[in-house]
Amino acid sequence: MNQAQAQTTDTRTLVLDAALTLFSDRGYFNTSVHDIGRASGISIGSIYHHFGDKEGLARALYAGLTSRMQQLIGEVEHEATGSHDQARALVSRLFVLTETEPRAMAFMLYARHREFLPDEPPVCSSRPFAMMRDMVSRGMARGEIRRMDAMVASTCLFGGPLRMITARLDGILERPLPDYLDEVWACAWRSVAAH
Amino acid sequence: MNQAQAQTTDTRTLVLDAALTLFSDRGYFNTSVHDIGRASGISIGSIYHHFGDKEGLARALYAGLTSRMQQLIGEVEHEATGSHDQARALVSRLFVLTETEPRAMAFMLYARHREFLPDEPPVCSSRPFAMMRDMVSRGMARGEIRRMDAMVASTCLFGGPLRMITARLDGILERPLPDYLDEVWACAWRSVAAH
DNA sequence: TAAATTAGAACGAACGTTCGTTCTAATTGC
DNA sequence: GCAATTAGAACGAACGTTCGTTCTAATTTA
Repeated sequence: MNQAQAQTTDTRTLVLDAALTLFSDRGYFNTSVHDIGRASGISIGSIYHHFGDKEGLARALYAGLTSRMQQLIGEVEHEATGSHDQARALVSRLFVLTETEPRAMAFMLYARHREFLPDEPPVCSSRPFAMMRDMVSRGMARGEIRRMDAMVASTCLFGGPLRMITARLDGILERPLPDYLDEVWACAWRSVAAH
Repeated sequence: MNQAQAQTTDTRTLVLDAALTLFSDRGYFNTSVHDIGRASGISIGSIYHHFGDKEGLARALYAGLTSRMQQLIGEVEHEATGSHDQARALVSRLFVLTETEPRAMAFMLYARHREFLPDEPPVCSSRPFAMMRDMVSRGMARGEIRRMDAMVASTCLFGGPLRMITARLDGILERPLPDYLDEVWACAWRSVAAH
């Protein structure tokens, strides 16, 4: 990578970082492009050069985070075998991620993308969520998970954990999420386990 | 109620209805006060006379819906006895309400209030959610629900059903929610039931 | 190697538009 | 006739975006 490319990467990263912080702190509509410029130390012109428009910036952020999430699920699927272990590992990783990168998690799970990215499908339709549903379907085929509507099963299995995450992001949970993992997972698995 | 008061009520209702529709369709920030005036047939001046400012309008909407929700939970608590029956009745009512008044439900559960009502606590801290947690705590004291962190228990019990509601609002569920009630409730209760 | 040329990244003042809000006049109900 | 309500034109601040320019590094030419 030559110096120009490195600089481009730096600039984009600086802008995306600032945007993530501001978007998840105050929301997309309470953040102006000027705010992002100020916070990142990058000029307005440069931001528009790299991202086209404000929506393009949000799109880039969303795409980056979605692909990271996809990767995380992929890793979990390879590290563990069996739906129980895979799903538990996934919840564990998500809990840790919420503590280490709350802003990323907030933007992924919590932001109302439809309001500022009209062309994106809802988060629940995105690749990562589809992968979670597949994980559950395989568990059902294998007899680990009770036979039922696949959508219902994955909603019940991950619904509790995901709400714990949003509760934590809302600041109404005192202790870090991993402290609750065992208790939450026991409930979640019990709700769909075959035996 | 004299005619003036009746007219005031009408005006407020017209405005609140239009605001609810627009807010839940496009979001608070994609809706201008002029849009609300046009949609309701009420003038800008009148809207500002009744609600003070745009935020006051959102606050009135939020307060009205919160109190309706509170009332609904209160009714359920009186109609049924035992945490199991109460919680199941509540989920059932919420599923029906989502079908009959999706916009109200979307505004309550789905909107990011913090972004436009900076002084309101997060939804999860609101009265209705506190009542749901109390319902679970009583069930635990009574031995119906497994002993565990109260927050975890209520999140696990209602997490699945609430996510089903948001899935339905996102349009990724084909059939009406009540069709899924038995299956969803079985999972939810299993996750926290004592025996 | 030194100078000339090119590519594109960065800059920020300026623009047009939109939005929330205010203001004054008109209307209504008692 | 008086207070409350409605009306909608007008206002000003803030926003997303554009554009002419400068700067910097890479490439070509001699």
